[in-house]
Amino acid sequence: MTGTTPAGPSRSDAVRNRRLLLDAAARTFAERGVEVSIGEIAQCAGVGKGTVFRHFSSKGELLAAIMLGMLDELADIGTALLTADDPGLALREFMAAGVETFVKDRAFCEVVGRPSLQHQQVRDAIDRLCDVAEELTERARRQGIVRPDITGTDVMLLLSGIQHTAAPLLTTDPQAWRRYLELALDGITASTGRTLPHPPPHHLPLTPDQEP
Amino acid sequence: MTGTTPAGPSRSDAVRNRRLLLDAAARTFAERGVEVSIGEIAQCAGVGKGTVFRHFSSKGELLAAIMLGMLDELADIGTALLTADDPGLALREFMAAGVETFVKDRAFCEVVGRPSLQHQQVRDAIDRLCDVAEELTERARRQGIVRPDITGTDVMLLLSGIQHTAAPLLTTDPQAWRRYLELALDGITASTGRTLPHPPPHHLPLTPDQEP
Amino acid sequence: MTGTTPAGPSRSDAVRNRRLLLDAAARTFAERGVEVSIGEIAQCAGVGKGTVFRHFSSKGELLAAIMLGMLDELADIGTALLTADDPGLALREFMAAGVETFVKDRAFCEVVGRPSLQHQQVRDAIDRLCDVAEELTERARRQGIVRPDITGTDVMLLLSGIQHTAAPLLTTDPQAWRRYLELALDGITASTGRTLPHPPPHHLPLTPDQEP
Amino acid sequence: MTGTTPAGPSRSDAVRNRRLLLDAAARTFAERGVEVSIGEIAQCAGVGKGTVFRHFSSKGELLAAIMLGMLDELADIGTALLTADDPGLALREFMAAGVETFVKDRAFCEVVGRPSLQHQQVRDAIDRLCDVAEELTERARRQGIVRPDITGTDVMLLLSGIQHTAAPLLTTDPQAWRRYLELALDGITASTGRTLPHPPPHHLPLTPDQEP
DNA sequence: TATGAATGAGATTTCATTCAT
DNA sequence: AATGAATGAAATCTCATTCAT
Repeated sequence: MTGTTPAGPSRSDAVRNRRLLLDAAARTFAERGVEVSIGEIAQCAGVGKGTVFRHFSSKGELLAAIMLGMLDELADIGTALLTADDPGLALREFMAAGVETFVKDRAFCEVVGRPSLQHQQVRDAIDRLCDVAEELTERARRQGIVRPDITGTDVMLLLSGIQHTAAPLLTTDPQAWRRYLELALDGITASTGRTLPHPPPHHLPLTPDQEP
Repeated sequence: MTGTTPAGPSRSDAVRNRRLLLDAAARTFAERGVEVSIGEIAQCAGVGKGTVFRHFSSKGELLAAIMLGMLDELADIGTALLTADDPGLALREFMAAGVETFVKDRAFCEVVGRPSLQHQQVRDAIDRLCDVAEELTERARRQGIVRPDITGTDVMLLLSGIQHTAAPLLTTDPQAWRRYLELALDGITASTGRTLPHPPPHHLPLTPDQEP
Repeated sequence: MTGTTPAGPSRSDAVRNRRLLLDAAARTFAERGVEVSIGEIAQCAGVGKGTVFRHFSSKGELLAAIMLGMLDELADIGTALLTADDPGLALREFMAAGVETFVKDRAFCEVVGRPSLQHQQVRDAIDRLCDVAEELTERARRQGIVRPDITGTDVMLLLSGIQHTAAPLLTTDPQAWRRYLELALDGITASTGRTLPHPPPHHLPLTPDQEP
Repeated sequence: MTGTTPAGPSRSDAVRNRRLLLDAAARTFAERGVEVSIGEIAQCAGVGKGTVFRHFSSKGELLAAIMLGMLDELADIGTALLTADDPGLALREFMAAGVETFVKDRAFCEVVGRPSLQHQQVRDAIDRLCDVAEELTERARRQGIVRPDITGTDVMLLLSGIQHTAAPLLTTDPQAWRRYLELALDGITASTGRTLPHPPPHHLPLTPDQEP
């Protein structure tokens, strides 16, 4: 378990509504991105607008709660793969899980792909995820399965890149991302003797949002 | 010249204003994405808001005009490269130009990366660009420089993917996309005997926007 | 005892909650005025919001209950002073107590200073208080300590006026009202031969609130 | 002329609307205080809500504009009275004008009576007004017309205090404030040999609003 | 033709009050 | 009887678009 799960409400109707709300918000954010209005999420959950704000003090908090859940889930998958036998396969599976997370969620793309993020908690969760990616990459690198100059940050960045490569095909070919994941894996594999022309990144620069 | 130039206004001050407007909009959309307000673009162009709507019937039309220009410019670059001696180098140069177009323009990423596009003209321009990409890829494929199952559509999709891979690094390392372009080129190169696990796309499915 | 004490609840925990609630509301209204939310008062009392509405049918009723208590307390002080030896000192002490009540309670200022008041009970309590003020003033007047044309209503009005005079100094000089009380006492004293240019008020015109 | 008049719009319809808006806002704020909604002001002016925000970037700016106008008007009156022959009469007239300003405007009472104020411009205008009050008081003091320990700040504070004294009589006796102004003038007059029991204030402590 | 003023739908958020548990 | 979850009206503010000047 990587993240922390806040307590949440205890009364049964509140628990049920919170669940409905999170589900509705997750679904709506996933399909239409961060721009969906709170009103729509409320309607989709079958509750009043006020109920959303009872459970989450602002739209940003609701969004952050959902993003946190997804980031921690992914970090947990990566952590589990750290003990897999085949580091190459582990990295592939981690990346597959990561790309799929992006592919299935527009809001995730919009929030996580952005270098400036309001929420410290979300930045922290991304950092945790980056650490896991770094470890998985390190193990694959040591076995010569990926080029020596590929970093965990490269891997993290590629998740988003692969999703965006396949994005226009999403409705006609929802699995197309697998093709570009494979292409990327070929790309980071050590087979060619050439070195990459640009130095590798060593961390994701995550800074608080500036007010525009 | 690949695209068509619509008639436009004839009075000289109108011509000048249209030019000012397109420049200002291009600059503003590039820096801040499609979210910039018409008011800001007008101010940036030094004209009134009404003038924007005299030249372009809606914000979407203005945006489309800018996108059309960029798409055609890129298609022209690709067309010129069709007569280059080295097909591999030509493809690389086309991709570099393409990724750079994305990297330098937030609105371009937001509009062109979408699978559903309102404007027939923009869809047509993308189709033309895809044709050019297809020819460039075909030439490289025939020389064995890229895998046999890589299509021009793959190449087009990768442009956006590479930009998005590097996007979070943009402010700290504006040239990082070159690294991921190289990685992608390695990926589409025929060096490994393996075949990709998912069939190649043969066109971009561009459909009109649904009302959200 | 001047006012009437409504029956209230009989179960012991309900009695205790009513007490907690009145205390918390008194404290909170005093510090922050009538704008404080019911939620905050409930939290401050350590009870649920529903409990507030079980004891008081609306926010206005709760507020009125508190105001009633304070008005009656002040009337009791005045009544006690009716039997004091020195009518001038008695009046001064009554006014000091009155101004201090205003000074220490933002909600009291906001409610009692209004010419239009929703609650008949509050209007009645103000009337009772005015009667006491009238008697105290009458005694002082008879002794020549205050001008002949100063009425109890004048005295009542001055309480609020003195508090408001000192209000902007409250945080930097919490006792400043004593200065302006003294000034007012000098003003209502008979020393100058001049008569006031405007006829004295003989009652406070308290009318029910209009719907805004 | 004490304050500065910002340029404002030049087109005739905009000028007219701005005038309508300022008038409507002044009237509405005066009658019902700062709580009136922008929607109501807009309706009262016969314009759309958006028009309010075109002219004033926020509700606070609109309010400030009106307050500034009133404060400067009052300061101008005071400045003119500095050259009057009779310092005592000048002070009386200044105070009468000041109290009347308060009496006629609920918002003015709510804004100016508060020690913490958001707008630097409004604080500055109050400071300017205090300076004028100080000079007028100084002149009266030198002639022995007011007690030696009465300051301009006292005078400023009394304006609000006198208004609040008369406030409950406003509907039944709109001129009642004149009675309490006279009482206050008697109070600050040097006739009694006694000194006030609390030191005089030497400035109004105006601090920026804290977020509550 | 150019301008920028006016519009009003829609977004987020607060809070008194009602009601299921 | 007590709780606090749910509600929805209302407030401020933004912005694409229309229209008077």
